[in-house]
This record gives sequence, C-alpha cells and structure tokens, in this order.
Amino acid sequence: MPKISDAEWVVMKALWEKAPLTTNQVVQALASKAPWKPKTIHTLLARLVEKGALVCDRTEREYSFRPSVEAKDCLRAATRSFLSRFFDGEVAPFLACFLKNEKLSSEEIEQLKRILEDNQP
Amino acid sequence: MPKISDAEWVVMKALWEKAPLTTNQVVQALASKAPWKPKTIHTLLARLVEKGALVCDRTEREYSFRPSVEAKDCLRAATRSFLSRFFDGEVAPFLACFLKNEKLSSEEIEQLKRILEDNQP
DNA sequence: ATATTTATCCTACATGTGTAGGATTTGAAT
DNA sequence: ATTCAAATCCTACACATGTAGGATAAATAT
Repeated sequence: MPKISDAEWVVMKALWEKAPLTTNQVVQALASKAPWKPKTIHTLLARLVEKGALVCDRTEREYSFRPSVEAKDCLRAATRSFLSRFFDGEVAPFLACFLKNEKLSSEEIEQLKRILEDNQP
Repeated sequence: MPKISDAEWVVMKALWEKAPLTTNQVVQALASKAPWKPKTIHTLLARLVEKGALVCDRTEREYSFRPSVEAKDCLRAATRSFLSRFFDGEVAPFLACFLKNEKLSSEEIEQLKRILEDNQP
C-alpha cells in the first residue's frame, strides 16, 4: 500500500469519487477544496503515479488519471496506523478516549450503538 | 498544540508515563521500544523541547525532561486530525468502516457497546 | 507554414523528519 | 592539577512534503 501524504489524500479523494479525470478536471474538482495552483496539483498527481497510487493514460494530448488502489484499503491502512500509533492498535481505548473528550448527543450515541448492532452476526 | 512526529510520539509516550526522566533514563526507557542510537534520542528530545512539547531543567550535569503538554490534549488533536482527514471529522463513518474491515469477536463488540453505555448520561 | 496556446517535463527550494557523528565542556577520579 | 569519562552542543545528510516556476513539445488557429 503506497504511503499517501496529507495533500495527496485530497487529490486521491477527488479521484476515488469521480475517476477517471483529466489533469484539468482534477484541477477543477479541487478548486473548491484546496488553495493550490495548478502546478502544485500536477506535482501531486505525478508523485501519486510514481508511488503507484494512481495510473494514468494519455488520451490525445492530455493525461487521464484513476486510482490504482482502493479507498477501502487505504483507509484501512491509515486506520491501523493511527490506532497502533496512538492506542496500541486497539479500537476500544480509542472509543473510550473519544467519548471522554467529545461530548456526543444521545442520538449520536444511539447511532454508534446501531452501527455496532448491525455488525453483530 | 505542538505538532509531534511519529518518532517523537514514541519519546513522548515514555515521558507521559514516567516523567521526569533524565536523558539517560529516556534512553533506557526506549531501549526496548525503538532501535535508536542514544544520539538519535537526544535529537528527538531537543526537537521536542524546541517545539514546546517538553520542558527540561538541568540538575547537576544532566538534563531532566517532562511533558509540557498533556497526553489527553495531544490525543484529542491527533484524533481530530485523523477523523477530519479520513472521515469528514465524524466518528460514525469511522466506526462503520472499521467494523467492516476488521472482524471483531462478539466479546469485543460487547465491550464497545459497554463503553458507549457507560458514557450515556 | 507560422504563431499562439496549452499540456507536459524537468527543476527548485524551504521545511520537517529519521537518523545520527564529531567537537567541546564539565564533573569525577587520581 | 591533570586525565578520563560522560553529557551537551553543534552539525550533517538523505528523503518526504508542500508549493510551485520555467522550458519544451504538441496541437490549434490563422
């Protein structure tokens, strides 16, 4: 799984949502999401291709990009890395810590419970 | 809240657990946690002081370090940053995604439910 | 065919991070 | 007081990341 940086994630998200996109379409898609010059986005795209997170093919004059890794897998890797760095790899301490810090409404707690129940066998 | 890198977190964890520690005590404490030379640990300590994450005072010949930020606050910042980068800042999508990817035992699910209930008002 | 636009290719540069090494100072031992 | 050992201070260097700029090639317009 390629290691994707913060800025690169923003680019990946656009492509996971709407791939394939040409260079210009990516620039368009990110216009509202990040304050980057087009050249910056080009660099990020090139790095993501180098890393193997995107593939591109040249149609006519322009490149067209799409992810070569699934969002699901990247999220899983990011989650594991986060939990292992901060919570010994365990989700329970994370949840306990989160609930202590962020006051959730009863509805939100109920929603979380439902998520847990829906996953019961 | 200072931005603490991965390697620096390892150092902070040792100090949150057992501060105050002298330079050598930090090196001892990390011996089993990371494969770093003492000089590397010195660098990390110095950077953490620069960043304001640690304070140090010189006792006799050696420095003694302790955190100047609380683990709680750093964890909260790290959690927020993680959730906002990957899950739109929401914990529910995170939990749903996590459960889909990682098959938890019934006991683990029960434990999570208990954590939620204990936090109900 | 030439000029102009536009997309790509290559280059750049500051800051952060991982990973230390060497020089110097200072306290301790003799 | 001199030597030795250990602690600190300063320096280094490669790779990643954020953030682009300039040169070049290729397509389009005239």
